[in-house]
Amino acid sequence: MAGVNKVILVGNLGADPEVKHLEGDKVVANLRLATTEAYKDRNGNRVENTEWHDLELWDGQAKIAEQYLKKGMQLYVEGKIKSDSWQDEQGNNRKRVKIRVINFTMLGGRPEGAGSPSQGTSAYSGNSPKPAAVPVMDSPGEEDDLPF
Amino acid sequence: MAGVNKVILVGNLGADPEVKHLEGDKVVANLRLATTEAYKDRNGNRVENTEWHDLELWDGQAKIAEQYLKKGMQLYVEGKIKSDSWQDEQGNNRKRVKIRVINFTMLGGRPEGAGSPSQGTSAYSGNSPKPAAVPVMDSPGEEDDLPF
Amino acid sequence: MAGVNKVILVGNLGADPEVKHLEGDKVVANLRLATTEAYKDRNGNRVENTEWHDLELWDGQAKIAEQYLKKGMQLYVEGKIKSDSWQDEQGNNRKRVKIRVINFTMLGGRPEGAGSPSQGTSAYSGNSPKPAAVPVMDSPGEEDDLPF
Amino acid sequence: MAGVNKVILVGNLGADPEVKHLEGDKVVANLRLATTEAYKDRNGNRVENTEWHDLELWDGQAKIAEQYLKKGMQLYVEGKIKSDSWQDEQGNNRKRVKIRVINFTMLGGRPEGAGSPSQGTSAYSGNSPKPAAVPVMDSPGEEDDLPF
DNA sequence: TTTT
DNA sequence: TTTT
Repeated sequence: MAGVNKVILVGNLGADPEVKHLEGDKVVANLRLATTEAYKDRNGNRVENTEWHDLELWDGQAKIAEQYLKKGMQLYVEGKIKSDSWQDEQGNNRKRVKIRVINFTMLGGRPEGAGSPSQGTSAYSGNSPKPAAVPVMDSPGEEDDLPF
Repeated sequence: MAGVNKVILVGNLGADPEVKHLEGDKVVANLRLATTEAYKDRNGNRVENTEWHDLELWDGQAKIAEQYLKKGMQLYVEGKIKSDSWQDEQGNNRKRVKIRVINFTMLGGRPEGAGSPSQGTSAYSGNSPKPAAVPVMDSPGEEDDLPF
Repeated sequence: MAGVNKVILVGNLGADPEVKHLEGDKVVANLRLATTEAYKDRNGNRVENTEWHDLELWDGQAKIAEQYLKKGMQLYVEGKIKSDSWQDEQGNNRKRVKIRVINFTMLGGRPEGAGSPSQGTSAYSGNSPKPAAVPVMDSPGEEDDLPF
Repeated sequence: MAGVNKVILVGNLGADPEVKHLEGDKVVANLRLATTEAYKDRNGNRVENTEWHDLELWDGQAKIAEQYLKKGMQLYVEGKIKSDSWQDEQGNNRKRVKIRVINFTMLGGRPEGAGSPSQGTSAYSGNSPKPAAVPVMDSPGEEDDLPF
């Protein structure tokens, strides 16, 4: 029976995208996204808890990621859980979980950028030219061309 | 900054819950949930793809799971991704991803059960007495008492 | 900046679909879906609260709705909020909110149907032949053909 | 049977919150949130479509809204659809749909604010002191105290 | 108007 | 009425 496997994340990129251009025009981008929750423990102390997610984007989305996404940016991500299973050298069953991104959008990104130089570093300064103009990318069909 | 880490699943249980009663009244239940997607590949053949999810429920929810959930049942689940990291005996970094359940509800479960015997097996026949009456369980606060 | 407008519902149909075949092969189906939440008030009394939603499906989804959906069935629905605004005869601004369905799947629907007669009524008995086999319908692109 | 009624929005506030302090310490805040989707029509022209949502927050969340939210800010919102029904003076059945907010978080909010003056206007400049530090507010239980 |  |  048809099921539902949906993930919704809002978090920040821990690094620039890692992009691989494969044969046959395929492109894959891998992202590390941190989602942080803050709460008070029973003693009233503020606790922060960060979860790191491995995201995988393909083709059109991967190209957008390569072009616009930078370490530190805040993203909204919708995707699904996908796991790879294999046996390691010791013969142990191994499993790795990734989020296959269905669509995403950049958040915040107040560009105004008066006087914001293009630093040598790739870290996101919130001042890149119009990153927020990248629309949500929906994966089925339309994902293969850049949306502008 | 506050983030969002949300998972929404609709799928079927691959087995009865595994429940552990810990010291100090803590209870934990582990579930295996299958979400299946069906689509047609480029040749028009129907393909089915099943993803297995490890769910973890605590305390009040774990008790409800223990009492009502059976292999085969269809569930709606809302939760968040949580990973455990450790080093294995070979010193490799290992990571395991689970879904910490925030709330869930049983789906379908047409009880009427005309002629449905209580089989010796624990597999869900769709005829158990009123499973669908279990409400969505929200985890914060109210999760520790059975909701009926 | 690209936004997110997402609705996720699990509920029951209050009536059979109302389907209109428009010129140019367009088809639209309107559904009424009830989502019920149950909770205990401060006196410990069980309270039920039902919200009725107006759903709108187009083309391929509308045809599937016409063919398979029946009053009483339980659905998972994903969509977005869409409002129509107009002026009524008195010149008042009026607004109506609908859920534009992006995809849906039938839930439960234990087909086995031992002894379930095909009643003259259209109300769902939970015994119709394999409704649960209808996959989630995604709207972009593939929505115009029946998925089997 | 327990249902699901969930709304997830990412959008911008069209105005400052409207807050009412009621008797008995109750507080309610009303927000107008715009979610915009952009797509290309069949002629390849970029089209923008904005949906306006009426949000309602209570008590602790309302106080946070009153204190921190400003016109123009970008929010992530989770809530549920709630409708009020009544008869107008002409005896017509009327219905109004609101989003009852369950939790929300402010997005973006590049605080650093080099050279950003505190303008007399209340419009969000993206430079207010650390708005992004406000965590997601969950409504059940903990909602009545400010979370810091 | 559904469902429990 | 927001945002780009």
